Amino acid sequence: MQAIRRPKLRDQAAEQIQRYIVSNKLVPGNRLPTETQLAEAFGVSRLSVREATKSLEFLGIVESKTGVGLTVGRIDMERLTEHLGFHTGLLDVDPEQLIDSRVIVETGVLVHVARNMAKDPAIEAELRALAERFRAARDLKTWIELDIQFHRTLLEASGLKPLLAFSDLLNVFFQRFRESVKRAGWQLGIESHRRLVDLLAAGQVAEATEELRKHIESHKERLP
Amino acid sequence: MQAIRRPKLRDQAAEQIQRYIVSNKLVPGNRLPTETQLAEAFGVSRLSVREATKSLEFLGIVESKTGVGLTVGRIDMERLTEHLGFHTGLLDVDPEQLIDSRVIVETGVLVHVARNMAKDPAIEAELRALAERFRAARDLKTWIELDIQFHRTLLEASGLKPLLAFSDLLNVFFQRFRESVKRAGWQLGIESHRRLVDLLAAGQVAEATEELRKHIESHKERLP
DNA sequence: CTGGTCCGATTGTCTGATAAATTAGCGGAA
DNA sequence: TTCCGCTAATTTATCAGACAATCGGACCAG
Repeated sequence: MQAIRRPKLRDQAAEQIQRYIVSNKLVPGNRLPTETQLAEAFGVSRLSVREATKSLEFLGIVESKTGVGLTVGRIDMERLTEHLGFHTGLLDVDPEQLIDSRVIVETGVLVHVARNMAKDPAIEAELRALAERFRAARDLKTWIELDIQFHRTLLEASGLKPLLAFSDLLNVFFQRFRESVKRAGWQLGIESHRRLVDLLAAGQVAEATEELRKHIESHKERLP
Repeated sequence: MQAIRRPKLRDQAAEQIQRYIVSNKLVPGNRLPTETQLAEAFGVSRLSVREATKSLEFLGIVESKTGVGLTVGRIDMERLTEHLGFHTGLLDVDPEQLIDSRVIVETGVLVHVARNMAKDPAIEAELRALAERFRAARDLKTWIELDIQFHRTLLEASGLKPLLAFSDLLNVFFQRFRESVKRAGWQLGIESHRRLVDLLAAGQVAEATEELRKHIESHKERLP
């Protein structure tokens, strides 16, 4: 058996546009015909073409600028994570799972960070500067901002963009944990960040991993 | 300097719809307001709402049926792969970063998998059954399907939903690597999967980690 | 209870028009 | 000449209104 269904015009249009890109071997940045031209070529109204291009644009396959026209776009993962992340079950997830996920991602990149650190002194300098700024933090808000920035820099230093994007996403949901950090927690955090940089600079990845794991898992203590 | 630009109505509409889904805790299958209602609520024309919903529909975030209405959708990876993988040049992810990211995520969950495995025998059984089915794989397509399923089951067994979602996303971009696996690679893969299950069942997480790392990193050999 | 028919709701598509943004070209001033 | 600002043309962005296609359920006849 085969389900019978009327193919929707905009889907056909979207398909044709993709085919057009492929068959003309277009690369990101190249121009596409105008909406009106596409509509005439496909034999549909401009509206249908428009819905097609808007869909493709949402994915990043094409880009459109007012007064310019359509161009072939470049797909990046951050965009996808942004739209898909909230949907795939991240929202109502167990806080403990969030913490465990963060541990895995952040400790996992440490070996990459240590390697890059050995090659580029600027990385150590940046992390160390951040760790120092924690001392000056007077209120929770500042402390949280620094904490986020520190961990983000860590991910960035690994050079693994996919994980950085994912980590950014995790942070959105992690926010509420950070806000419940008590003052006593700060002090520990300050020391912990500094020790982490020291260990990484010394190439002691295993010890650094353990340090970071404890640091992140400390959030579990505040779970109900 | 800050670039000023007028946010497009349809983008705002798309954002609002997503926010609506989240704040009302809607799950796949739930009804959304009609296009007209959304248009009135957002204070824009039905067309703008439409372009937003069509974009979201393209990603699978919502579904629309003629005569029925809008419902929250269920994202399937096939659809994404179909649209994203149609032209390699459009994907802007460094293959090596992709592989490294996968290594981190998959090896990271192993300790969780081993722990759950000790508590629930069904997990080992499922993984072992999958590993066995590899032997019967006669063509690349089947092999790839099994490989995806095996690794997904692994992630699932960890119980960490955020990482599972992220892994699904990684797989979209990973598709093209798998397709270039040579027959010789299969054989190694079959053995590797079986060994992995053995090691996990024995609680030898460190050894399992090493096994899995090699397995995934073997893809690097085929990079240009 | 069964089957068919009709009606209302909702999305799908079209037409035509106007607003907003960008680019290219022209003309004038230094 | 060179540079600046203005205008016009091009293209997307958004709107309004209309009609067709499709689906679900109510209703009715047997």
